[in-house]
Amino acid sequence: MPLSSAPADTDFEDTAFTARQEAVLEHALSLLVEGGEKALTTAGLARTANCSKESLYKWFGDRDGLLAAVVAYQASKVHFPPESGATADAATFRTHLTAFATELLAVLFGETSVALNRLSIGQSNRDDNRLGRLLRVRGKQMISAKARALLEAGRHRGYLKFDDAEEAYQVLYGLAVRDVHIRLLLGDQAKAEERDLKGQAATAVDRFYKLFGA
Amino acid sequence: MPLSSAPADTDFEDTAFTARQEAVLEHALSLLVEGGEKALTTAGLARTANCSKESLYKWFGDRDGLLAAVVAYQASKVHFPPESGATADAATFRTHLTAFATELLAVLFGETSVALNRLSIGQSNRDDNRLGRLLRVRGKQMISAKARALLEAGRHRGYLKFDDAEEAYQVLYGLAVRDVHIRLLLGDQAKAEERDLKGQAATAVDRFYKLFGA
DNA sequence: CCCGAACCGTACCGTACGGTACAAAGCCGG
DNA sequence: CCGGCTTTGTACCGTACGGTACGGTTCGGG
Repeated sequence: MPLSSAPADTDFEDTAFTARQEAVLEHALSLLVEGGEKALTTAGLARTANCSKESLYKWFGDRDGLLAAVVAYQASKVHFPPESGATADAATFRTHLTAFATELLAVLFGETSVALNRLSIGQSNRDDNRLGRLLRVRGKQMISAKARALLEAGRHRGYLKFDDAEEAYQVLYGLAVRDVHIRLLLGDQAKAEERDLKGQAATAVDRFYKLFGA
Repeated sequence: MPLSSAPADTDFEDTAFTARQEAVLEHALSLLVEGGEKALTTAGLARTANCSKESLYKWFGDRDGLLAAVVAYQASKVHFPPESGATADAATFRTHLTAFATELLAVLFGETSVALNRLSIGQSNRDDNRLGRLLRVRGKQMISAKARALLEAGRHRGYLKFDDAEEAYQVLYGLAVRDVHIRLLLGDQAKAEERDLKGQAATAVDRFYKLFGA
């Protein structure tokens, strides 16, 4: 029972859920994916997941807590594998960079990511705005840190040349994602070429090297 | 009375609003900007704009129609000035391109744009999803068309080199916007440098030329 | 076997909000 | 001045949903 042991409103920094709770959150996630925020009602979730509303409120406090828990739970599932031996030589480094970009796109364009981004954005003009922060901190910042490490390693080995790793990462992000993410969020369908994540990542890395290659 | 003359559900393709209606929509917009979708209630808008709910429903049909009208109205206000003499020589063309990028950022990062994007995204997992389409067609596609024209002109004069204008534009978009847009949508605050739109646009164009300059 | 904790299912409450109805008030052409 | 419109303000209705209460059931420990 994470909520009763912690001071309860600490943005789920530490949260670990029980198996039952995770199962429920998984149901919540699927409801979100196919119906958006409106489809995730406490009664509906209780029915879908075969649990009682009372349990929901006991576990997550209120509906906002539930939403935050869903985001936190999904975020906890995403962890890029540690890049090992990524800088062996120039070619494998570039391969790893491309793989990273591919996985970035795969995460961003995945339907659960899209659903959660929609959810968080929809809530992001409220007083406190936990969801947006959660998604930024547990999502984007993790990835960005990973990316910076990779890029810095590349620079250290002389494969890349840049001043600010964060800035370089942002450029890579922009080259890979372009406006596809926002278009997906707005309900557009990805064009055929845009579904070829590896291809998209490859050209992005291509252009990235033209800008920051040593 | 636009709605009674048209078949009513035609996505406001032609819509023109009366002065009174525009005033009301302006109020709706300000409510949206500061409070998000939840803050835009029919009763609230009626009170704020000193009009009756009955008028709202007469004009816009239902709440969804109102939302669509807000989006359509705001979109109708955005029109990039026609670029004239943009291709006089290489330097002025580049200046115009930078100006375009700057204005793109200004629009995208403006608080009303952010509010409307949030609104549309929040609604974008509904059956029909007018808002997302509206925003894409009346917003992004207009801009993209403008950009393609500009870029093609540049290529024609030999300042740029690329195969697909759309693709080139997307790269420019990515270089300029990066992940700032989505971060703003998630409630993040733009960093100091990111508020220097001209600077951001300039470096973006800089990099763009490294990729597509002749 | 028994006790208590957790949990399920359901029924219930309060309220906020979308949508409608209506009386009173302004506005305008004749 | 009058009759017909649009608009306003208010009052009202129905409902969906967040949140709570409670009896019944399962399950693990003593």
